[in-house]
Amino acid sequence: MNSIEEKLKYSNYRITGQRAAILEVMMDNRGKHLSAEEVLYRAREKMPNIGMATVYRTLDKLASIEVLYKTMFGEGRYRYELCDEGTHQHHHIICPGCGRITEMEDDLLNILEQKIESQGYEIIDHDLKFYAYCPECRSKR
Amino acid sequence: MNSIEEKLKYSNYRITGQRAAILEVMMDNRGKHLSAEEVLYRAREKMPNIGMATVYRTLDKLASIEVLYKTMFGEGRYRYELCDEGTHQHHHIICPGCGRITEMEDDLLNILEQKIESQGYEIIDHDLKFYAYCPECRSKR
DNA sequence: ACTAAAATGATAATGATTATCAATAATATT
DNA sequence: AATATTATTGATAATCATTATCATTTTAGT
Repeated sequence: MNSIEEKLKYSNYRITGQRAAILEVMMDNRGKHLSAEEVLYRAREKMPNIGMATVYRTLDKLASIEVLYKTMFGEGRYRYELCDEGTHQHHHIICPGCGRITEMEDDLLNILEQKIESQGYEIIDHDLKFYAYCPECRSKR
Repeated sequence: MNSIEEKLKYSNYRITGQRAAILEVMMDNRGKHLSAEEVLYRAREKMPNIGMATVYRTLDKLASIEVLYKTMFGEGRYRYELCDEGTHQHHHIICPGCGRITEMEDDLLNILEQKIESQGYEIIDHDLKFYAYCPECRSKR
C-alpha cells in the first residue's frame, strides 16, 4: 500500500469530481503546505461551485488514509501537504519574517528515539520544527 | 536576567492581584502544560471574578517576557508552561492514547542546526515533538 | 487629593473548523 | 432500465478558541 492510487483504491472511498479536483490541487502543489482556505480557492478554479465543507471533509479523509499530512505550524490553522512516498523523514524550517516553510531532508533523531523507546514508549511519529530567519529576511533586518 | 522575579522587574509590568493569581497557578503547575481555559478555572479558585480576557492578556504578556512558553501541540489551542531556568532545551512526548505530555531533557540537535545555519539561516528556536504511546496506554492495547 | 496611564471584566467580533440537513448523485438490487 | 439504498454535496448555522472594544476601576506619579 504505497502509491496514492493504491491508498485510494483500498479505502473504498468514492472518487468524485470535487475530490479529484482537490487531489489535483494537492498534486499541483507538491511540497507546499496549503491551508484549507488556499485549497478551496485553487479548487474553485477547477470547479467553481465547490463548497468549503467539502474541502474540509475531503482533506480530512485524505489525511486519514495517509494521502496527505495534516499539520499545525503554531499559527492556529491546519496545513495539508501531499504525502510523497517515504518523505516523512523531513523537518520544517519556518521563517518568522515571511512565514515561508522550507523542508529539510534529514533525520538523525534515532538516538533520541532509542532513548524514548527504552523507557517503554512506542513511537508513532515525530515532528521537528526550526524557527529561523531565512537568508532574505536576514538581510532585510 | 534569569529568574522570574528579575524578568518581571525589568519588564515594567505592573503586578496586580489577578496577575499574581495567574502566576501562582502557573507555579503551582510547574511542568504542566495548561490551556487558557484551565488557567482561568484554577485562577478563579483564588480570585472568583477574574475574566477570561485578563487570563489571555496576562498569559501572552508573561510569554512575551519569557516567563512562560506558549506552544501549540497540534490540537488547535495554545498551552502555557512555566519557563524554568535553562529548561528550554527540552522536547515533548505526546501520547495519542491519554493525551499526557511528558518532557524530555535533551538536545542533540546541534548537528542539524549547524547544517541549517550553514545555509544562511538564523535560528531563533526549535520545537521537537514525539508522538508515542506511553507505557500505560501500550499495555491497554 | 489630582491627573494620567494602565488594567480589568463584560461583551461583541473574528477566524477556523465542524455539524446539520435537505437536495443531489452514485451504486446496488431487482 | 427502473427503483431502492446509500454516500456526497453545498448552504448555512453552530461551535470553539482567541482577540478587539470600551466603559469602568485601579494604580502610580505629581
